[in-house]
Amino acid sequence: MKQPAIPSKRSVGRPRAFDREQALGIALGLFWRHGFDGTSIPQLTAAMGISPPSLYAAFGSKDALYREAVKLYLTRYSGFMKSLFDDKLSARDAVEHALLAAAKQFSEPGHAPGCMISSAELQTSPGNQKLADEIASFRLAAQQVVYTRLEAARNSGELPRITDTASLAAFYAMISQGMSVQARDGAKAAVLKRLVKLAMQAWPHSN
Amino acid sequence: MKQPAIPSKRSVGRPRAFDREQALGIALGLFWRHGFDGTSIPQLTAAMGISPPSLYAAFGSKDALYREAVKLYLTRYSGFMKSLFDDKLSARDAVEHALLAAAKQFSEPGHAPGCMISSAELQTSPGNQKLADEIASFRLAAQQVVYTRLEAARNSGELPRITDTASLAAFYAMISQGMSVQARDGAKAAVLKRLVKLAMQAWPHSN
DNA sequence: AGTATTATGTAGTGACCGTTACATAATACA
DNA sequence: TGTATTATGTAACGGTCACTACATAATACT
Repeated sequence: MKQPAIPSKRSVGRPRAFDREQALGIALGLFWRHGFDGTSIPQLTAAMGISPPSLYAAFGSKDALYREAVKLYLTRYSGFMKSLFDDKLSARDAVEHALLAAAKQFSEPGHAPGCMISSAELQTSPGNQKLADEIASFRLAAQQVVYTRLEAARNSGELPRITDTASLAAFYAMISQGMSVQARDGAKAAVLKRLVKLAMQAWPHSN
Repeated sequence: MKQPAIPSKRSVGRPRAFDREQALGIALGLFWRHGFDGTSIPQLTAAMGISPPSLYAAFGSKDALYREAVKLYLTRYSGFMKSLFDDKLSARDAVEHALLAAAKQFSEPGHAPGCMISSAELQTSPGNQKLADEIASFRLAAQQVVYTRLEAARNSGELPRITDTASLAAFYAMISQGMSVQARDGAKAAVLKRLVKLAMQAWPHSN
């Protein structure tokens, strides 16, 4: 039998025969591409190389596994937003860098195209409404990050006092969401970056 | 028993006891909100007030019903793009009017928020890949309509010769797709219209 | 060695899915 | 009135879903 690649903290009992983190990464890949409803337990167990009881022992339920996958997505793949927290950049550069990083990542090979959060649960069965609302709250949280940065820029005089920062934050959130659809439909990084350049023309003029 | 509201062309056999067009409208509403996978036959038959055999006799299969619903969506709800074919408008006004009309319609009460096509099949099970590709082709077709209008404007001198019309068309298609996500997350018409105003700042300068 | 604890493999569970068989009802036409 | 044709209602079909009961295997601790 295989040895556990990562020893569990709990030393009692038979050790897990697969790498939990790696299995979660596989689940992330499937959920990203096919969504919650579009990914079945047999698909997941086959891709992970484990049996259903092992999956349930490790993750609890399909819902819980999906939520963990989303969490992993946010830690692994939301780095394109990090420039928004960089105070050495102007607000404009921070937003532009974030969008350019998104353009690159949404079209990267090796994983599903687009943003997992932007594409998820836009249409869903009534039974998944709660999950859909949770995903929507992540989208709103990202928009809130932009808003906070813009509002700071407005208060520091970097943006005109009259700037409608809420609308501007919604605008750049919308750009990211739209880029995600374009990526899903095959747009490459170079194309997406041109879209970002166009979007930056909406930035308020200094005068 | 009820009389058929719309007499069928075929006069032979027992007449249909429900209004086929109305039932299709109900299916459209459900598919728009819940997507293909998220809408079940029992849901459909319950909302239509008919039994499964009646649905299958009238529409053939769930796939065929969905395709008919998409077709009905395009005839009923794609009117927001009609200004793109209006030669009395400048290209810029045509695009702006189309986006403002989209802003209004995506947030209209009485149906699901957003654009049915932009939200559909972004993540889907492997078995629905063909359907997902068909929906994607509708998105690309809409973008092509914008491109054609922009290219005509470039040839007529309304847009600078050096204008990257392909990127500009992708940009405004992306705006519509992003607005659809914003609408799904609760953005009202007034908010979406402000996003359109910002998006129009990407329009090429005359000089 | 014996016990407690946790994971695995086999083989299923009940529920729901899309779809249909079958008998019957309602119409047009001869 | 009889026949052909199409729709309806009842009741299911096989398949897949998320999930699990159960026996067994592998570890730590005493």
